[in-house]
Amino acid sequence: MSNMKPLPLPLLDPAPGEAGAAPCCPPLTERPFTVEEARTAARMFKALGDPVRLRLFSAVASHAGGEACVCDISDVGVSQPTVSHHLKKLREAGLLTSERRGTWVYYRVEPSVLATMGRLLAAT
Amino acid sequence: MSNMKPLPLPLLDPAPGEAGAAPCCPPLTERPFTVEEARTAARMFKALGDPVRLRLFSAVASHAGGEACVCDISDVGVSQPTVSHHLKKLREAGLLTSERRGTWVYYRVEPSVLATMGRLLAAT
DNA sequence: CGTCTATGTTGACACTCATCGATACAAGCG
DNA sequence: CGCTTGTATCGATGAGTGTCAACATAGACG
Repeated sequence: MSNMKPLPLPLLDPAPGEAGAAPCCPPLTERPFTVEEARTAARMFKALGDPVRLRLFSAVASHAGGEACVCDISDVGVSQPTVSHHLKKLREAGLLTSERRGTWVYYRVEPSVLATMGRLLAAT
Repeated sequence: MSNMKPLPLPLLDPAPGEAGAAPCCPPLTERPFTVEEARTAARMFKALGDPVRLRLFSAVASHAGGEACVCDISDVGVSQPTVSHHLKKLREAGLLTSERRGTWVYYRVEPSVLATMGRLLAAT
């Protein structure tokens, strides 16, 4: 409602409430996680813990050019508001970033994410 | 030594309702996940999507000998029933297995899990 | 047998979440 | 300026989840 910002992209900035993928945490097998580590890592796992979000993330991650328009990946069997909702969750978890270009919005995988999560599951 | 376990352990077998970690799914970046792949993989991510469960899993995974007694890992800031509840979730997701030996119950990481999940996040 | 310890289960509660329709916002085009 | 399309937000709702206290179960030991 009182969205009086003169700034161009009020809905797409990664600004407030979005987590950002910190280079968090040693491998899960290295030592017991601390409360803080667990909270950070669980946020990422949780974001991928929904089938629809996992399909959306996979669709973006595997898309040619490293990015995908929402229109390219919306066919996951749920309504458009629900797709938008899940993409927002993935953004808030720091897994995806978005950018509006003209009419369309493009999503890409936050670069550090795959390495960070891969490291969590690395065997010692 | 009547500890020969002639009876099946109704609470500890991975029998019904427990998922089992299938060698599921290509890397997330390879191609968009199918509905079935997403359902299977999301079940595992979801199990790790809670801070308490992540600490329990990490405690088991990092414990000397590859297994941990519940009594070794119960100090995660929640009540004993809650610990038991979360361990059950991790079992049902196929991430942990349990075995009673005498008074104590020991948990270990399902061997294939780390490799399977690591593969999901492998970069191409 | 009885009792103690370790762990799992039940039932209840508050809370979160996935989903949708309706609506708002953004950009291009006539 | 309206019209159209793409995407985000709002509000409601039903399903799911984390948590605990109380209770149940299993083994060890006397």
